[in-house]
Amino acid sequence: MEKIPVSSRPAAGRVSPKREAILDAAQSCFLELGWAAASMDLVASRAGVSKATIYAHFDGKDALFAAVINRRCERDLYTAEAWPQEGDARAILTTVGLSLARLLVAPETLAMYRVVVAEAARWPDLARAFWEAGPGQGKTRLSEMFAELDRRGELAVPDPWAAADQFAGMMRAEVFHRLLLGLPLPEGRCLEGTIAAAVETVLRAFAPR
Amino acid sequence: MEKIPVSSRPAAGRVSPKREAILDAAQSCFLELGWAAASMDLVASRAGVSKATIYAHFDGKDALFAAVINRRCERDLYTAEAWPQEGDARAILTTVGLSLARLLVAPETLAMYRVVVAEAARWPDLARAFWEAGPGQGKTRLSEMFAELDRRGELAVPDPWAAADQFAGMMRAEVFHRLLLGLPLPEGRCLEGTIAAAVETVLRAFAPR
DNA sequence: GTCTATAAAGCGATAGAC
DNA sequence: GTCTATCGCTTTATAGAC
Repeated sequence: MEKIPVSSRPAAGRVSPKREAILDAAQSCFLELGWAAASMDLVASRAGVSKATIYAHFDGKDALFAAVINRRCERDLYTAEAWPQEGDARAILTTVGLSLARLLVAPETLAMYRVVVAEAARWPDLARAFWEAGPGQGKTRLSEMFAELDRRGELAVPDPWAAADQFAGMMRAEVFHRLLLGLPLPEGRCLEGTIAAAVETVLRAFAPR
Repeated sequence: MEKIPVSSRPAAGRVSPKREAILDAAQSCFLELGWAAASMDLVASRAGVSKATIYAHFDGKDALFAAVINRRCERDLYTAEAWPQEGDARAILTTVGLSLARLLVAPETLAMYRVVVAEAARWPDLARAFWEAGPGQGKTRLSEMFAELDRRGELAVPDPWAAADQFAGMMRAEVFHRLLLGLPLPEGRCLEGTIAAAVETVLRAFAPR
């Protein structure tokens, strides 16, 4: 994964308490308000430092934002646990699906998705880093899972990559979509129901003959 | 559908050339740059009018943006043609899927999606209007299609709404996702292939026994 | 490195003439 | 309704003392 260019004004890889405080504050501001509405004054205020200190650590607002997203990508945001090796296909798919779906609809994940999507057009590097750290890794993992289920003979999956793509797509259907837009869920629809239905569809579509 | 509150400074429903020019310019600015980065000066410049004229027609930047989204929602953005009644399930699903998918990945659609998602958190009414004019209508139409295919005995779809959701989700998988983030498509993956694969999966999953 | 104080520029919105 | 000119505010970013 290619790194986003990130400021390195003081000691490049060094740990600095103020620097971390600035990054924490910036993250909360950016995720909550979006890039444009988050001002450096607010970041300074929340970090408990002066604005000049921020500029001593980062080249500017752009670099600060990139550093925030970069740090988040390097962390455990999308490093969900390995998928369980035990149980039949239905159990495995349900466990993995629920775990992934819950991550996707977590408020912080949704907020980050909104911000990255909003700035993606004029910030290709950022979008790519996000993809490779998040959705890309998730897709790879899902694809390995389908390949394994095929190997075991529990499913017949000629193209694990396509199956993973479809399963991921079904998980991110209306429930995720509505939550991303901040809309209430329609009566009787919930995350668990969506996942359960997606699992049954996959089991029928890829049932070995 | 509940309307977004929209400015009505001059004659409310009246047609005005300058007003239309302003809306066109505003749309290009907002979709291209996002809400925050699009300035009223730029809108005025692109519309060929003065800034004061904009404020004579709209209450402010918020109202102008709402009017843009509102107009777009009322138009033909998501009013895709009715799904074809002829042919077997595979043909119908392919036709509908391709037509819907092409609409989803159109640059203008992607740009609008980015902007609405970005502002959704602090603009619930806008997000709801967008949903009901776009994804909501599409989902309803897809669901009617699945119900009809079930009635004909071509598919066995106990829950047309869930099937529509899943089909829509599969269409909006990686290809849409990457284009939304402005990323290039991976080698060998294209819209047509994704739709074809989704159709086959649906046919297998909902095959009548 | 960190602060206070300030510069320089861009923004949304308005006044007033026509 | 439409224009020119401008107000008043917020913003990013920096100077200079410590």
